[in-house]
Amino acid sequence: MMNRVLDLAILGLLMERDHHGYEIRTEVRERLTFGAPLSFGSIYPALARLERTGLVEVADGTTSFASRLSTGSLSGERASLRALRSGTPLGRRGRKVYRITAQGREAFSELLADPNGGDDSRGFSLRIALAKYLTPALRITLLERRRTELTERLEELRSTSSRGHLDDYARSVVTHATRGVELDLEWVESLLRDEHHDHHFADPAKS
Amino acid sequence: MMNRVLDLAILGLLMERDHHGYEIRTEVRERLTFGAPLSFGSIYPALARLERTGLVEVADGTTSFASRLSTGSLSGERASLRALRSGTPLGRRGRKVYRITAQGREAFSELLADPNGGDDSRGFSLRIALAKYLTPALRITLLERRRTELTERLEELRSTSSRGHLDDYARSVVTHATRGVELDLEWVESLLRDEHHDHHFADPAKS
DNA sequence: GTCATCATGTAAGCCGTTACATGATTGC
DNA sequence: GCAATCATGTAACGGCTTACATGATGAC
Repeated sequence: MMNRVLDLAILGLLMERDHHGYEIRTEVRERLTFGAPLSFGSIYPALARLERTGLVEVADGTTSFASRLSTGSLSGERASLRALRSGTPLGRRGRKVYRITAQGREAFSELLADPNGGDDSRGFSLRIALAKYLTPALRITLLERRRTELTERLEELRSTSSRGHLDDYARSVVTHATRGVELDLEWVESLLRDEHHDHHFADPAKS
Repeated sequence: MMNRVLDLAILGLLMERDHHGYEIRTEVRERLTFGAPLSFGSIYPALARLERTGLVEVADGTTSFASRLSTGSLSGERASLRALRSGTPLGRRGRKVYRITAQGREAFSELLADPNGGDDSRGFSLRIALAKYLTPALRITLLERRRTELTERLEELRSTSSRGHLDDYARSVVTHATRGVELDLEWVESLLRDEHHDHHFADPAKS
């Protein structure tokens, strides 16, 4: 019920600082590297749901200086500055700035460490993007699970490829998919090396 | 309305030869290189829908589920089973083998060439896996559209990466995503080179 | 004063999943 | 005869998209 990728992404962003809904769309794509841009039709209902269940709350106007200043767009920043100078409590009327609650932090940790969550590419990427909130042990568990899955997929792709009943185009797709999985696997293994390295040596050397 | 990836995949498989539902699950994953294995809960309803709309039909030589239900006695069914097994090479009773219709072929061509279809990675891969059914001109259109999209995504990822407000893990995700898109782009460009090469120097008629 | 952008929300619906329910075939 | 696999289907629901509806603000 709570294994939604989107909830995890939103809570993850709110762990760092307060955000309003509109901003979350960009941030999820940029900072959390979601493949496709999220639509508002999924963000606002998600925020409403998270608020109903007490995982986030609407922040007071005064606390949102930082979030208003880092909107990202030049005009938006100027607007915030002007609003601040003129003494308006909320620069842009209508903005609803959300803040994560204590309950939300707890839910976030559970969601992030959820053993049924990092299976697919999207859930895994998201969890790595938020991996600074995981303990080293949980990071390693997550990485090893992903490694196993990728290894199996690679095996599957290779056996398909060697069966030879494919035309040139279909074969090209399989070959490319194989390279993609190999790349993913190398990434996971390099992350695992980093974890073990950090664990054993205080000062990680740069390669 | 008809931009379903699954319909395209099923029709694409049936273009080559008849299949039954259970078989399609494996084939879609293996030959068409779907990332995740399809569930039966999506295949059977899809086949039923395609049959209702006349794009596929149940091939001769197999007893349909409905007709089996209307048969009277159990022993009678067993008898007919034995007859089927001795008479036909594919004696497995209960299999429903589907065949694409003329209407289905037409719908397949439209779906495959649909200019709103090859945007995402999955739809694009699928279309390339089926690219032998496309004309060279449509192949090039598809490839160029995908190239444009990947180029834009790459630009986006690079600008995110250079903005520098990311921790090590989040940065690693962006870097890896960038490599992935670069790999995709190289693939698309190599496919485009092949198309142009075939066009200028080779016999375009292929199986 | 009007247009682009910022900002929030609702409604309908698509596409697919998981879980459930049933039965046939093959191999031991 | 029993288990594993092959094979087909339904029900309920999940998570997301598109399209719609509304309005503020800033730039020109």
